[in-house]
Amino acid sequence: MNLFEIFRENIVTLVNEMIEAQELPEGLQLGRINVEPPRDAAHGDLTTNAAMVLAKAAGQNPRQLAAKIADHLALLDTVETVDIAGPGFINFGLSIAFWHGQMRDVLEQGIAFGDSDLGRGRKVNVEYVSANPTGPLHVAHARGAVTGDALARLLKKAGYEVTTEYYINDAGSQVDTLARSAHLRYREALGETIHAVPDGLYPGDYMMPVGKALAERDGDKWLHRGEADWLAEFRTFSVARMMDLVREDLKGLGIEQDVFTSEKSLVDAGAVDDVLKTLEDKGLVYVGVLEPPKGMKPDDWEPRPQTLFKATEFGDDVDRPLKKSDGSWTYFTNDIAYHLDKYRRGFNEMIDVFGADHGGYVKRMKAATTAISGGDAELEIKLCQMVHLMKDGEPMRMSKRSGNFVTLRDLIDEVGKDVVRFIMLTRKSDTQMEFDLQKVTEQSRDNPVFYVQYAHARCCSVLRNALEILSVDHIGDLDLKNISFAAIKDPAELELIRTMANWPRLVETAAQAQEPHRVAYYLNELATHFHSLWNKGKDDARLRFIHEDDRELTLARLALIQSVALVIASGLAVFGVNPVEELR
RNA sequence: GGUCCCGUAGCUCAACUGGAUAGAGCACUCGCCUUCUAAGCGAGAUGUUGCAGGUUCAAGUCCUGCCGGGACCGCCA
Repeated sequence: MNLFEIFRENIVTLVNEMIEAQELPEGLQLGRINVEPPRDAAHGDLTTNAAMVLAKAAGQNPRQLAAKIADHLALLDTVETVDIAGPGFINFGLSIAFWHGQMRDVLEQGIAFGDSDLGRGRKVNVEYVSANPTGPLHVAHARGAVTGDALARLLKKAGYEVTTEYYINDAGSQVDTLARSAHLRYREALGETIHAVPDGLYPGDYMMPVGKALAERDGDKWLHRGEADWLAEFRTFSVARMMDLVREDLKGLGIEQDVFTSEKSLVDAGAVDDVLKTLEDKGLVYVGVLEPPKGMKPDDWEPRPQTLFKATEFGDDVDRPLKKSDGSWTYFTNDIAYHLDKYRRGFNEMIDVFGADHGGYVKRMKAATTAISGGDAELEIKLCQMVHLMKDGEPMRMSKRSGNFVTLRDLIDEVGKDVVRFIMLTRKSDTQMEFDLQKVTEQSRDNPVFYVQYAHARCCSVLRNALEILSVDHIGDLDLKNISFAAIKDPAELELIRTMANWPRLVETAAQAQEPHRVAYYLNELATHFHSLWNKGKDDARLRFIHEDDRELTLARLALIQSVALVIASGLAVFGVNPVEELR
């Protein structure tokens, strides 16, 4: 439980006591009471809206009620100051001893500081990337990959039992195209000259090793046979190779998902028949004719009876087709089967991370999930907007035609994994963002990755110097968590501790909102407070961390530094970014 | 035409799910290096939160309608 929750409970308790003492009427809605950090630090350490949300039902003026609550609040040991402000905010300040206790918590818990039981171990499935297995990952996949992965880590930290998952779309027509592309390269490997890759096949060089491997394994066995003979074999082989590429690319980003589910395996196992029966039993499948989309006139539109899912019963705008005109199932149908599979594996909460181009798919998928689970499962879909790659302020074209920077691997090679991860998480995922390749590798205030990493490196630098001066080999030997922190009392130091103490709450609010980008802003703020304190040591030598003539002060300061480094590392861990100990 | 996302300082973006005087960074001006990493710090200016209504003690946040940008719109995935 974070410290704001603790004080919220304290206030609820004392309001209940006031009700018992008949200072307040019964039947008040105490759930609306909250305790937050005030927007302006000058307002104190904590603030509560209790008086304002209770005033109306209590039949009292908010400020007068605030004064009464404040009187009770002031009796708590940890509360030093209480003020009433504005329309009835109760602002209060906590004792230095309390903040020292927070710092001790950081040192005791280490990277685990901020772990929460908010999720109470509930199972959540986070599915992300799920790119077609037809080639290496493209830069366009980066944001979804990083967002999904950070979201999963964030939810884990917040106490959910998270499974990360990749859905392999290996049952559609595009994997047949992949197989044909492989066959072309297979012929090439056997000596045939390929002048140009025909339209409709995948032209990338990455298909050449696939063809070569098939030639080496099977010789000319498939060379003069019809497509029907080799298609399935080539498809299976190529998909496996492509997934190897994908996994390698993901690993380059520090991502290793727990489960890879094959669409084809699901289909082969009868999952689609199964889901169709489930929907039919609920009376949600019928054959009907859809209206053409309004305002648009598709050239080849003709009214046609289709097998439809009653998506409109669950909030979608139109009913959605389950069967193609050739009798095979649509992607949507298979995807419903997949979500039913996830549900049956025990996931009542699922999160899908999609690209913005799948926005039109959200309603139907949520509708379907509600339908198959009888409302028991909840699906959240996070849409990731486009990232505009820039260089020197100029937009970069990412199309395959222009030939530059198409793969995720290229991007990682250019700026590094940690930079890609951090920068992708500095913006809310459903807003478009710019990614300037120049800026993100600069070592300046303008580059948040550097700025945060530098704060951590500075902490490590101080600790290294201190160990030398104190003639100690290992930081653990100093037993920092059991020393006195009495020397930590400068306002800038306490501000730093307050910021650290806010981390557990931030984890919870970010997890609830499913918005990992908030961690980036938090880390930036923490780094700012640290850099600021560092520089105060220039104006005021007493604020420097190491004092050779004062061991007790030095140790207390080292404890502060160490806890800052730990909280930064704890935050970076949510992003899957390694904290660096040195910048060179 | 419909659905979804977005619209906040000159620029890039926050705003803890309805709270106080809407905040950071960049850019601009001015200070700070015999110092634990100046790769940094401090000070200063900037707003009709796209527009118009509504809901209430309180709206950037919720509701309605417009305006502007983006994504998508039966048998691709």
